[in-house]
Amino acid sequence: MPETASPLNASQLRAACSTCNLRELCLPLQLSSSEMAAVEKLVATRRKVHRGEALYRAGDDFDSLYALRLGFLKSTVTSTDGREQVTGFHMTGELVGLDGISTQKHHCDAVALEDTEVCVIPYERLEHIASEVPVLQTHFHKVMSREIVREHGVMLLLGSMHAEERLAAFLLNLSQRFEARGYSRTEFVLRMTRAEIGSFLGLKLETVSRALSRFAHDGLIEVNQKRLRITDPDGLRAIMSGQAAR
Amino acid sequence: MPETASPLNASQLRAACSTCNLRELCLPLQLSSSEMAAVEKLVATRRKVHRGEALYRAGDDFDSLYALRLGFLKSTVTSTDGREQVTGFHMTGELVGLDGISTQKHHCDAVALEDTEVCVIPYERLEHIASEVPVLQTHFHKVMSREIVREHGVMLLLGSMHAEERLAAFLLNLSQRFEARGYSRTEFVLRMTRAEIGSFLGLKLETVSRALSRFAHDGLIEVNQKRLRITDPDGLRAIMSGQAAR
DNA sequence: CGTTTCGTTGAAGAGTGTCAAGGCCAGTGG
DNA sequence: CCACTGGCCTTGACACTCTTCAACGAAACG
Repeated sequence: MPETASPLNASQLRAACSTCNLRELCLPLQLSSSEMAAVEKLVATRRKVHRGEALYRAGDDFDSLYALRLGFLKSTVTSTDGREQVTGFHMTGELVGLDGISTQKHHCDAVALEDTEVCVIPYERLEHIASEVPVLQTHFHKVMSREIVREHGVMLLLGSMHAEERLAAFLLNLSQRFEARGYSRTEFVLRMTRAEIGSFLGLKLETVSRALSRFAHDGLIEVNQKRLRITDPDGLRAIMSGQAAR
Repeated sequence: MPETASPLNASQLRAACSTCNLRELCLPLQLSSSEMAAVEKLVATRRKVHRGEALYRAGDDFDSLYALRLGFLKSTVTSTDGREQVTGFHMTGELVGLDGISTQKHHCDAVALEDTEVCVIPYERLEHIASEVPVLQTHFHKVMSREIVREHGVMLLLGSMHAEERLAAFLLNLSQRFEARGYSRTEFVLRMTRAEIGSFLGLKLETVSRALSRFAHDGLIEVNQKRLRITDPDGLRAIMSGQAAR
């Protein structure tokens, strides 16, 4: 079992938000230089998390949020009787750890699916600075709200869509997020296993595998292990909307 | 189709948080009198929503949050192809509308399941006062985070539990929330239809009905239409955890 | 009191899960 | 460099849960 990465890491650096090319994703777009100076005080350090290690685990004390600089994470919750559910996959520029604010303890695990680097944002400092920089406060609230909206979408998916519809929606969502980060929207590498996709989508890994095979057979995608290419996005969209010829 | 309740309502009153007996649920517990005075400025008015009417609908402009004073609401999201999913049921003391912050538009419908009264909290005012009253800001962030955690729980339920496990978890959750509000934890009225329960749990109404009948047959509950009594909460807990004798 | 909405139950069928076997691939150690 | 290993993925056959369709009964509403 991978352990939580050590909190004191040789690779801790002073961060520099003003020069970070992710700030459009992770921070307000328009900041005056004095506001930016305040925001720079936010990020204490960076931290590296190796593939398979946890950024934090359920039950850990919460004291920081993390802005994903590089890499790929999954979040999982585990029920008292041991069921595990992937609640999300996180890409560059996204903020993780929001679940910890409510009780000062993390409620889920965040595990790196590839070597990952995050900016550590001490939460008390964020609250303090947010109360002085309104645009930051507003942005932070929007980030939390967006997470709530995202989860509504997942509930819709889990509650009312069939296996192939879920998978199509998932692939299109990944595609769109890769595109927003400047990568190809048609060709990318799945960082997660079939089992992890299945857990996220409320399906078994065999069902995921079969659905991928069927999409490939129908000419919607090409898939080779983790390598994926979307050849017919409109076809996927049709499937997602339940308009599929079956 | 029920329409959005008119924004200008005869029953709008000046609110008074300091004397509201819900403030332990909806607002920070410990406020100095000057802080309380600031918070009182938060709530502009109250608003009544009749059974079947909407407090807001997806696409409506967002400008306020709502603290539920009295009544019962459901939130629903609808996909582009018309699928509807209940994302939550809201009881007295809970805050709704958080989904609207992200884009200044509501992303879901909030519909009253019984005659309901809410305190209207203009969001700009909340942001302003929160930046001056740290305990309020902290509390607000916790409320949003708690919503995220709650949704993780729903994802776990939808993604990895069977029909009867879902329903048992749902009944126990309701029970606990009624108890927290001073009502009986063993006997209560379901404000929603079987179809709405089913939508929330990712099941068809017939499945909900059958599961309820089976629980009743097995002596876990007594059920008469919307009236429900939990006679064996431990039995329900066992079912929820998948330890059910089948 | 009629009409409509809501709830219950049965039978049949579809969609996923379960179980099992085998293939592919990357990493490891001889 | 190659064989070995273990993790990951694919595919088939079968079982089972849940949905679908349908009919009926009960409660709520005007």
